Amino acid sequence: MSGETPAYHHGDLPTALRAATAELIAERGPTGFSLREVARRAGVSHAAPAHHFGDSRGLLTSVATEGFVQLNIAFAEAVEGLTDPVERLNACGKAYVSTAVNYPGHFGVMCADEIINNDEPEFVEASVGAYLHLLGIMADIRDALNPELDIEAAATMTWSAVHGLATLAPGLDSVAEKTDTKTAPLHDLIDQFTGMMISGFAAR
Amino acid sequence: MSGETPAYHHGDLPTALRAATAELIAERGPTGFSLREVARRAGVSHAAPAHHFGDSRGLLTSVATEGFVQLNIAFAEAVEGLTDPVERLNACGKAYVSTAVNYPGHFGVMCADEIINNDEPEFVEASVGAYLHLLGIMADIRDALNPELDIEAAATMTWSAVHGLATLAPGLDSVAEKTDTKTAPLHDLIDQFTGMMISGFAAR
DNA sequence: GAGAACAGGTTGACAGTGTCAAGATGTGTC
DNA sequence: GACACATCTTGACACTGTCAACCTGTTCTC
Repeated sequence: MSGETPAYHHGDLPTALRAATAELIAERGPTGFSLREVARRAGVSHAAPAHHFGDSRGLLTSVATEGFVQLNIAFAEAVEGLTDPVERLNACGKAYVSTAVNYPGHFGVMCADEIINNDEPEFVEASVGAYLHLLGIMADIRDALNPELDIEAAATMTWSAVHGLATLAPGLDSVAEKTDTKTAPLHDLIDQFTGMMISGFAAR
Repeated sequence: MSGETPAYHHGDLPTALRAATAELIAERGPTGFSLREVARRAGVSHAAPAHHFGDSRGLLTSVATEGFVQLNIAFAEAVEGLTDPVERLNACGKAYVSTAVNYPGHFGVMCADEIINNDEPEFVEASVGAYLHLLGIMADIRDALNPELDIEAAATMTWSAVHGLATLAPGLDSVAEKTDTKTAPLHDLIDQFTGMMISGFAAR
């Protein structure tokens, strides 16, 4: 009555399972994921998840999709009110890394093609949507700064840069400790990063 | 007599196990790794690996270490005969991505902190060595182009950029297909990438 | 050279895992 | 009230990592 879903025995088991999965992966990484442990944390039997997601790949795919949906929301919020494409690119770069850091469990499976069904329609829609958002910004940058810009190459490089940063971010402090060096704040790195990318895209 | 190792029952089981592990991870990703499957491929019983590596983390750590050793070799070969630090950075960027693409099994565990013992001395030596190599090039770039360059931030960004590219490289074609776009050759992307980074590092 | 010490590898057991089939229980419909 | 169905449980199976015990060949010592 109150919600959209009929609220059967559990209430909203799919959501609870996704949350437990993200929590578990955030703790132990994708290899530490266990379907039975997730079921345990959600308070149901070990075979319950299968009725909603088929197998473990289905559940992980659902979590990855949720992550991309969240990324799209973060992108939309980040560019709100910004008209300058350069500012929008910078804002999206920060939104990407922020999402990765704030949702480590989701981020851990979003680009893990070996363990998810990356041809599932909902996943394709969400992930392609995020890429197209970036591509759109690149097109605006091309129109504003450099008509000869290869926007697809530029988008790939930008995605790689922020993705690499988001991936290595958790281990940066550890490296700094071992090499007796220091790490710049993540926020500053992204500013420098996007600044350099923009200069590179503009000057051609 | 002939080799360094005495060549017991198997010959050189540790090497065979590392090779089988890299092969398996290249096929199925880190989550598809199985100690028993590795033992099977090496033609030994399921408990044999434990005598050389303790547990599965030990074996994976050994593979990751081997990957960083290989990366250091690739770095050394890449910069051979090059005096210009800018050329050396470009060469190392290509060497990094080439190593990742040519040794996907190793690359899959090199930065997977959750499944390896990243404080094991041999691993630390090999991984820190690679980072210090990059840091050394950055110091040369600073001396040659821009005395105010923050070489640690620059090294972190460069590593992130090529790491992101290496990570996403296998999936780029898939994305291009879904979005009906095209992908530039990996080699060209690295050239553009390092070119932009250098411009950014120099102009400040 | 005989026997001890030991590295290298096997076998068997245990708890934990993913998945499947079957059954139980609640929910809605006619 | 009876049927259909979605939701979840129970039990089973083969597989996994790890541990202890055992076997076998090599090397060292006296």
